Amino acid sequence: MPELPEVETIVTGLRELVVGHIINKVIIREEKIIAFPEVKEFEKELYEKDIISVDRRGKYILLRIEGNKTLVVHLRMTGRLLVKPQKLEYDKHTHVIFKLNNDFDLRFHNVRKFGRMYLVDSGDYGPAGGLATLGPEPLSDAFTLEEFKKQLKNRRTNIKSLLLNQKFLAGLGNIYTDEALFRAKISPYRTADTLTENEKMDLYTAIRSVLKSGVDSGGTSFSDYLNIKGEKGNFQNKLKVYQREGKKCSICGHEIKKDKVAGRGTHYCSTCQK
DNA sequence: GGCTTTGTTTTATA
DNA sequence: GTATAAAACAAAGC
Repeated sequence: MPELPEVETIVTGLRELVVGHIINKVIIREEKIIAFPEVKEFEKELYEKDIISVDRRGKYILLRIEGNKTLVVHLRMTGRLLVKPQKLEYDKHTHVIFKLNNDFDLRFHNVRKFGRMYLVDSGDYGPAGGLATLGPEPLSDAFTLEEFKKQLKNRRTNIKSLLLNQKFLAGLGNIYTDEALFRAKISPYRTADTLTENEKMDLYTAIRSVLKSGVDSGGTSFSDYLNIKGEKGNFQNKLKVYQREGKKCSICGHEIKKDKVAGRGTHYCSTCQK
């Protein structure tokens, strides 16, 4: 699933391939993808506009468009952004096409149609889903161990659901949450208030390092994820617990378990993670 | 055709 | 208002 490292990889690709180009035309084949504003206005506002730069916030992609607009894209589970030659025909899961002034398209491909796009005034993120209420960026300088500890104060919910909560911390999804907890040797069943000082530090370090490794590997291509050029990432080969149910733990050799925690498939080693 | 998948929102409750 | 947990929702693949 596109989580922070996958989205970061896509943003890097967008900077290389679409920044500096003009959107000649927008083709919308599935209107429900456009969440804001109305489809007609969305098309009109983007017509013949320059793509100035691209940023990431959590799992949101922010394309800065000429005229102080930001095109916000959220891929949810199976969304892809792909750059394809205009002459290549659309497949049935290509729902939105931005025709650029260089014989290429930026195409939004989404098997399950859960992804959404929003075109807002830059800085006015209220209409763009949860973008306005995201927690800290885990890889930013502002996100320090002290800050993380402060956030954990007075939280009593289980650590798995807290890490998945985008208002608590932006960018972790099911894959990197399970991987971070494994690296920190913390059980997903633990509640936030039971973590020791050392465990908080280990978790902080694990979150940052697993996300950095994910970015360095170009993301995890377990099922649908591809980068903007249609290539797979490599982090699926480095996973320690996610989708490794029944396989041996790389540290202790015991079987990796899978339970439902916080309503999500949760992979862990019950020997290593306490 | 029911089950599974996950990211996010909604709802209910304390 | 806030924290939490559970349920709902999106839709397609198998």
